[in-house]
Amino acid sequence: MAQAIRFRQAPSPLKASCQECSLSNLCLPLAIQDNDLDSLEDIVQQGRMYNRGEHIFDQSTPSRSCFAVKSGSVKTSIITEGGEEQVTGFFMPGELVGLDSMSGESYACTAKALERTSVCEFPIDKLEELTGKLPDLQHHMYRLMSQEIQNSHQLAMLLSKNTAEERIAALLLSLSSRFQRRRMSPTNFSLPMARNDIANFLGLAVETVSRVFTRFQNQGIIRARGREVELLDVEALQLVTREFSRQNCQQ
Amino acid sequence: MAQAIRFRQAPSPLKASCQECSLSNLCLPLAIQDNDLDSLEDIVQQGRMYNRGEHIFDQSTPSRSCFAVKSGSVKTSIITEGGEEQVTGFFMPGELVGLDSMSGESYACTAKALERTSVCEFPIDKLEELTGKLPDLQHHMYRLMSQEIQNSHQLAMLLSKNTAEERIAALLLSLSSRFQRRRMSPTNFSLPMARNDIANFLGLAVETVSRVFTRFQNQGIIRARGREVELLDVEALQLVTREFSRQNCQQ
DNA sequence: GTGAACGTTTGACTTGCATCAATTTGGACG
DNA sequence: CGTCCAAATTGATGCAAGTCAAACGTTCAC
Repeated sequence: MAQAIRFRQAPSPLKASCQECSLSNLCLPLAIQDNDLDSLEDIVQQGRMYNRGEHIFDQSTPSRSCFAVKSGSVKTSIITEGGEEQVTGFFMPGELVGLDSMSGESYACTAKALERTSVCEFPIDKLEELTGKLPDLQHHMYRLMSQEIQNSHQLAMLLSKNTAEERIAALLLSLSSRFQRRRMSPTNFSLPMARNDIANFLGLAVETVSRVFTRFQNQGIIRARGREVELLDVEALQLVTREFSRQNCQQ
Repeated sequence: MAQAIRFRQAPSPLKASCQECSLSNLCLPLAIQDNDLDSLEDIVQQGRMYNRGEHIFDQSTPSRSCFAVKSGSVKTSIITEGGEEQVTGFFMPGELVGLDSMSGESYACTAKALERTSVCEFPIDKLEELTGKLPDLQHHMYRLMSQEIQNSHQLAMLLSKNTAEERIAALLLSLSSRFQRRRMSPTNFSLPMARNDIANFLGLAVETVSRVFTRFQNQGIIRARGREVELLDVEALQLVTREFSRQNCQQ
């Protein structure tokens, strides 16, 4: 299907076709008028495919681009001097990776493909130049970065105030709504990341993640077999994430 | 001193003079050419003074501006549905508050003056318009927002991986370097925030914060009397923050 | 197919920090 | 100057989640 389109349009291999992309309503094109799409297509580069585990960019190397996930999924993480890893985010198709590295010098994190993944690449300097000309695009960039800050604050909140169960419920619900945005099942999906990554992201031990999954399963809230997950009772999950906010409401 | 300048220049009361501001090398003006300073001054409004505890803006109200701290200090926090508060940041003179609310709709957090505080106000729509015209300013905005994301990731990291001592040492060092940037003593300053705010920010109980302060004091690393703090052994503090990254280095 | 390497799960034990409770300090104000 | 209330400290106790250890599943190379 994607191939059929490629043959019909026959674009240069390095140039992406935002017009034809099924993610255009989630990605940068959503911000701009159809007749400005050309200028976005002028700067975007069709990135290559990455296999599971391959790095898209590395922390501390010169930052040149940010990336939109086209298919597959990506995790970002920062590494401390001591070699500790902290997962800072998971990115799914339509989402933009590398907004924390727009300061121009070097990448603030490492981005790694969690599965076979393709991306579109936006060179930062050209993107900046273009946003100077297209106010709507600029507005959208501010919006995305703003949102990234908010997400990160939410994460900080989750990490500092919530129990293991609350954190995991929140992650499952976040993934669910992101699958839904892409018109996929919000209750039946396969986790792109390993338990280890979940644990790291949520500031937990792997063992704890595993235990919570089985606890949820025993309560009939989810069904999990490896990375395949089914949310059986979304309301119960939502209840878990909010529970902590009420004062000691027993039972 | 500030008054003398105000009388000499006699600007309109609502217009700030970035030219004369002692923070211009920390704040937005640092990004732009002298001859473009006028256009920045055209949009900036001299905000009023806020007393301790006053709100500069409130979460969920329509967001119109972001603010540069001129004097005093500000804390930002988000409130959950359940009424829980999570402190998301502390802002000192020269720093920009509200970058997480550039999405345009409404403020993502509440900003509160920690002491008697004055700010400069930048209306978001005018700022966006201006950044479209001044590439250097736009670049700087991206840079600031990018950095805000990085800070927030660092915080998440601190919250998920570090002990109480490590978190507090990191905060003290962060404050120290921010005082130094303003050419104030990096070892002898007074905390703008209460223990409670520190605890909330770092995801700890107040009691734990208090205990760590006394422990540090007994070890001769700091001297603290109320909000007055003296860092007696900066290297020891740096050691504390890094300690966790080495594998079980006993002692 | 077989083994090696890795990811996941489960159990037993330990611990850092929260929680509860009580006291002390300090600032605001009549 | 004493009163009042909020902030800070200190001590005693309990628990959620980390750590250690071992078994089990899955993937992949050869």
